[in-house]
Amino acid sequence: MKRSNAQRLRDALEDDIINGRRTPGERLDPDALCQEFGVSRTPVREAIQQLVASGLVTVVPKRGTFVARVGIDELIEMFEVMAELEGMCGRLAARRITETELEALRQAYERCEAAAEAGDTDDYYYENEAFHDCIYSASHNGFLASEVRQLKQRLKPYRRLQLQVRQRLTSSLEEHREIVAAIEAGEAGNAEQALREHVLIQGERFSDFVSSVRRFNFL
Amino acid sequence: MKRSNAQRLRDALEDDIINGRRTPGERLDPDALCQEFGVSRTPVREAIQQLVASGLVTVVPKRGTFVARVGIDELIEMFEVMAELEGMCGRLAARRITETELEALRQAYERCEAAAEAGDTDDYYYENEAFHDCIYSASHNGFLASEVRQLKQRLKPYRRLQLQVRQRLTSSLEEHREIVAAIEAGEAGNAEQALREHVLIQGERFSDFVSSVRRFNFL
DNA sequence: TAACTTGTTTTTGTATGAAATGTTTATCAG
DNA sequence: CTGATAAACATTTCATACAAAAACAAGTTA
Repeated sequence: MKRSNAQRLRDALEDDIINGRRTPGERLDPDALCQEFGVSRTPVREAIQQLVASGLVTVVPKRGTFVARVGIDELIEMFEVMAELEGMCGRLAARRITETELEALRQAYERCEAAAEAGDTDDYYYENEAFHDCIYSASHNGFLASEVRQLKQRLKPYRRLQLQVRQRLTSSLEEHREIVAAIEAGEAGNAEQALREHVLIQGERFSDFVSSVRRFNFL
Repeated sequence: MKRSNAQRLRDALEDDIINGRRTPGERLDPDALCQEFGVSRTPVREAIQQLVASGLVTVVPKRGTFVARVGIDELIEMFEVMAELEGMCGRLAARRITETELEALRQAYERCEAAAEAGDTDDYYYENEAFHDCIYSASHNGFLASEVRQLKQRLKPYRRLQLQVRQRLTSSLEEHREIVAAIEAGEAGNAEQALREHVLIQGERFSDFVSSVRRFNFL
């Protein structure tokens, strides 16, 4: 299937934003994008509208369009919701996970372990993502899973600043272990709580971090 | 502030869909909309895209665009998430509500009561909405509040079929009473549970209802 | 200096035609 | 009647042109 220009543009911009090649607050000049991608204003407009809908971009009327800059308080609010939804995924997964899904989860955990032992934070970031994704799927609530993924997407531009906190990596892995144990045992309440705290801690560490170093121009 | 044609169109369509003037599965013909609103294809396209983003409309490529028809299983999934989020609002509200907000909540409850005594289901529907909205605001998590509102919006086309269940109205009111009591007392856990169940019951009643009368062409 | 005016530039919203792409329908051979 | 093929049709996507609204800049006046 062939993707339209607008789609490709949307994906490219999304990728740029998520991976920090375009930082929050940065201006997106429509005309520049037209030239850059060799298309007319229509598809650019469309792509931008989609990004606005997903919360990654904001347009200030008659001033211009910018990569969304999420304030620290809203960021905390978002983490609060993220924690709740992840916790819910854990609770449901503990009840509903299948044997094959459980096996996949164990393997994802082991890959996290390997990355942690190797001290490869980039790889850990990636495997961590896969680990959580296993849990989303195992919740057997597709709507929930897609909402969580979208919210995670929206938080990603700010995630680069995480996990760099000292010792966070090993304790994160330990939390993963507990989460797997709770889900394996079918302990819904424990799984929910473990996951919720796992995310909340990230949020807290995160806000500690950013409030200590506010020199980043985009916060 | 002056709203654009696309905006007005979007609002009009949204209103039509939410209030059942356009039922799920119904076709939306772009050309017809152009004529109906006396505008060109561009703003129509834009409005439709926004509605797609909010989940109220789906476009099947090269087949046409339709009012979103949410399957019964996805509907249940959405209720599951709705219950969780409302519960979360209740939990936070129990901790964070201010005195004036609490007063507003009590008054909202009383208006529900009045509508219930009068047996006016339309009015109850409206006041019920206001009641829940008080709780969203009182959670003091603006992001959470807006997400819940959006999800509720998305469920609205199917809500017409609710609360018509016998006796649901009085038990709903009783549940409201418990919710207010828990929030007043600052009992976060109780508020969360009461609200979650309040919503889940709606969901269950709802799915009971629709699975008994599947003659509705849009389910 | 501050406010006001005016002219210019940007941004936004809209219309419209044309090309690309996929779907449906009609036709016809087997 | 069945299935393939082609013609007709619908839709989606895109480019381009134009108009209106707001921001901006500069010069003017009080």
